[in-house]
Amino acid sequence: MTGFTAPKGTFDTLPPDSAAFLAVRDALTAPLRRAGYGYVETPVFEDTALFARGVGESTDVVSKEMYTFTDRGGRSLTLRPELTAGLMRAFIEHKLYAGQLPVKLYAVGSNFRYERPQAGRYRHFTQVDMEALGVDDPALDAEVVALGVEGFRKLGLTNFELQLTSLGDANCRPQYREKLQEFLAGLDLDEETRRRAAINPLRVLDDKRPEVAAQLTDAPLMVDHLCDGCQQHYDEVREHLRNLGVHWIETPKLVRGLDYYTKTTYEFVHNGLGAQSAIGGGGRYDGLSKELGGPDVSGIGYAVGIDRTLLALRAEGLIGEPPAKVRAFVVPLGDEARRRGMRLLTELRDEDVPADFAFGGKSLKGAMKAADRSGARYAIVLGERDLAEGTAQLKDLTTAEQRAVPLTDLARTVKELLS
RNA sequence: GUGGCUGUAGCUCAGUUGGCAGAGCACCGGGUUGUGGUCCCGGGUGUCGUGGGUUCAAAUCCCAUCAGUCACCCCA
Repeated sequence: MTGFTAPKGTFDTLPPDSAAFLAVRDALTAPLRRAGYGYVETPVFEDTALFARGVGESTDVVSKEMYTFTDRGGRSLTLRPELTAGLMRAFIEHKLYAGQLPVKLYAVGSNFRYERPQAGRYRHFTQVDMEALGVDDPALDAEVVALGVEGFRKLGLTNFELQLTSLGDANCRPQYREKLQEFLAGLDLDEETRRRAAINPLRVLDDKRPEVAAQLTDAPLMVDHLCDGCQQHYDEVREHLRNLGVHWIETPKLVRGLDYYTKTTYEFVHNGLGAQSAIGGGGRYDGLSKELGGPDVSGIGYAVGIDRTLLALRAEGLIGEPPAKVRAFVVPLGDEARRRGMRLLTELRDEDVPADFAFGGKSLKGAMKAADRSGARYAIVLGERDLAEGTAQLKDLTTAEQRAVPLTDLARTVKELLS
């Protein structure tokens, strides 16, 4: 077998299922457009160092999951493992911070991580990413979180929850981190976990293995060690969320795998997906802009997985039949009719009537079958007899009623019938 | 990266103690040359994931490998 297949951990999205993909993408971005977020397109690859510094050297994403390569000019480039770093790079490079703040941006696109594939986890996946940059205002945190919830709600999802916590900032996290490390040092952990505790102790809190989780019940929590500023910020965020009617679950052990998060941190978790249950997640990041050579401004945003959201919709039985591709279908009989029929096809499309044609020299029976399967409401049968009279047979495929219509009026007639 | 399970037609799957590759659905053609959905007739569309091994004989047993899947890890 020498045939090609999609690379490991990747998949194709084909019609008719791809219609649901587009619908999800549009539903998740519509709330952003209504809230004044502007679309950004950035390269699929960036300087490797951008991710190393932006996402964090200690993260799994950077240390073992990146698709990195050297181009012919000797540059080290990496296929983006997430969208935030590229968005921040563009924000800084084009000095968007010099204008009115916050700068509200969103992006949609492919991401790549070299991971072991699993349900809901792929090496190529698509995210919607949004960022509100340059302002540190709890009300903005609330807007961002609420927009994420709205996207899922508009799709009809109900079996998901918003998990929320605060990760503190440069004032309080270092002390807490030390306290946590002391606590972890007293536990019975395997070597791999010990190493994780040394590099990023917060990550250990998230461990799902029962023998580890059991030891963590009395672990010190970041939310109990917030400095006054972070505490006030978190209180205000929650007050705004209550005001907006957004429900959340306090999740003090929630940790994000990317290093840049501070203060408000959250995840959208769906309950019908198995292990890969996060359909979206994000938070505030105080130091990212500065870390990447920009001004010392804060930002907040989230990323939502389109593929996982699609799985969530499927889990809730919310994916219906895709709409018909065309509304009219032209069936020609004979060579002269084929030529006139092709022009008719163009006339229909010029009237904004999605239309298709019986290609492939099908028999009348086969052509009618094709018309039926296309989902079209109307079939237009065009034979020599009709042609001689300057008409075509317009057949309503739902009622089987058929009548002759002058060819010159046909496209307009179909358009009117459909409107 | 670690561990478990699974790979047979486009899809869902059956295939007995090793003995000529099957079903349903889908698809294609036809039912006297101008009408679809229902019905009838016909058609298998396949490197049994791949490569080795055992055997007179392998979809079936063994090894390797690739892929999928589930959990860990990680995360969207």
